[in-house]
Amino acid sequence: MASSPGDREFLASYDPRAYDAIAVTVDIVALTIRDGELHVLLIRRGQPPYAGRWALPGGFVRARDDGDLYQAAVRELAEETGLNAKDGDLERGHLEQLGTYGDPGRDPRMRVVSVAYLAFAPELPEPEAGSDAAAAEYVPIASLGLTGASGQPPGTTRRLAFDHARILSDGLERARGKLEYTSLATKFCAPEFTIPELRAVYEAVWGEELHAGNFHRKVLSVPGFVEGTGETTDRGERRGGPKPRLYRAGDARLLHPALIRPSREEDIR
Amino acid sequence: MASSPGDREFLASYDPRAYDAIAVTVDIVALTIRDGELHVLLIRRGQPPYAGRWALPGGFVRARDDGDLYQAAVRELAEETGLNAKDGDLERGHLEQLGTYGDPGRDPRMRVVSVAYLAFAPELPEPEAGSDAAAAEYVPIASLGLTGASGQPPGTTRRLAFDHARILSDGLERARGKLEYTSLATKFCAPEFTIPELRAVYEAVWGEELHAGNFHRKVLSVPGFVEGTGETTDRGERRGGPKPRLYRAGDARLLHPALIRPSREEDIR
DNA sequence: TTAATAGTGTCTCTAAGACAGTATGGC
DNA sequence: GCCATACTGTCTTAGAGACACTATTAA
Repeated sequence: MASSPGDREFLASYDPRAYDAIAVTVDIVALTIRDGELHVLLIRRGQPPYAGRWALPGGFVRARDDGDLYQAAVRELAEETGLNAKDGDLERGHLEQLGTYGDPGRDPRMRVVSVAYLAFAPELPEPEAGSDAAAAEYVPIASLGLTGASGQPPGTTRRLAFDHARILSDGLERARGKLEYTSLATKFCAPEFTIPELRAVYEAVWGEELHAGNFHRKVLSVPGFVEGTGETTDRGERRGGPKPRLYRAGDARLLHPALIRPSREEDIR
Repeated sequence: MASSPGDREFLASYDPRAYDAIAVTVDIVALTIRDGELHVLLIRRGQPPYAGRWALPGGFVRARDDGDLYQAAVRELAEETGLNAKDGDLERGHLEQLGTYGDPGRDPRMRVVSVAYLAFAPELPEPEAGSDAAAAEYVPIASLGLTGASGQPPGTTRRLAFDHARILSDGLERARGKLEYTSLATKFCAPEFTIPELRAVYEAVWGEELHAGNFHRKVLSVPGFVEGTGETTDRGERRGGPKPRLYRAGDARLLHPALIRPSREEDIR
């Protein structure tokens, strides 16, 4: 890989080894729902810079790594969440590239370009501390006091390291949009789920209550979104009413028609 | 920037200078419409690898560059198209991050991570050859024989260098989707345009004919999409009919309701 | 005069949302 | 008993698409 034809011209015009290098990292915005609330996986940094602050899990990409960026993200996610990957693909959950962040100065040590990935994970056991022995936790989004979310009053807010607050914001906005026109909400659920459970996912991600009856009918009317199992369940903290029916994810990846969230302030501009 | 606190621990755990480096590039998918057809800006490579092949314009990001990745893309685009930037923002047209491509082996020389940007440009004069003296041209998308597009028969197809065919495909799909729910189609137009001209943009990007009457009414019914100037024009190669009215882009960035393209095969799955 | 085009009117059908109503369970 | 909840029915309204129609211009 280091001596193919054209190397001489290439290295004459640019050789990063001769200048200063750019580091490439992969960072993960891993979202899940616990107790009806949207959570994100964060680690507490043990080392400066930003020692003691919360940050997105991530790690450096090494030039000689076998895999591509997606696989680097899969590996990182698996390490922190126990979410298994088979043949480089997630068995449950969802992982997609979110965006790349490369502002100079975003890492005080050197120029770092970070490729962020967005993950949707079903409810999982507590994360284990990663190899760097830092604490890893699912943290409620509402406790982070991001702009647009109404959570803690400012001041009690946990500030994230680096530009991770912005990356997380972008991830949230992406997630909210994706629930509208894809079937990815089911990735937050167990393999079998009820319509009210699915509605709880939408309510947690969108941060607003939905009309139970209309939601129910709408989900069933979208072809391929869910398929019934014929079973019912009485699990969950139910406060009355009949046993809800169980469904599995259908084969549709895109929803048509889409489920549009009620409040889109962007409309009015 | 090279000796902040924490450097010692950081460099002990990872120093890209001590290993082999990753190069970061910015590549641009610059789309425009000429003669009613969608074109992409390509350069012809003068040097190996892929000498003589067409490729997306792009360039290396240097660690000590002042700007962020967006500004690197703006600079690259300005160099090749003459599209001016003021205060780091484009005066006309549109530029957004598309995605990042980092498969090992995508560049035979070394590990290169490429941040791709997607640009929508109004009709511009012929591009000048870049500083590397390679030819730069707007090439019709249809002549590239991409999967999904029905253009040239295979065999006469121009194959792009590196993984640029995939990047271009992703850019096209993004562009097609963006026209549905944003007002970005106006970025392909002159500052004043007619509804039929706007329709030609949609038809060129989506690759299908639209119903003129319904399109007209729909565009006017979306609040903030376009605003009338009160003028009419007789420019363009008209083949009959009254002089169309002139419009400017309105202040809406998102279209509500959206313009959905007729054929979305993804629906049926 | 013919043909193509800009722009509008109208009809049908789908779907979203508001609301009510029924059945089933927890307490 | 009460009440929350799972669903289902119905009404109104917005909007998409098909089609028809008029007015205006090029050739």
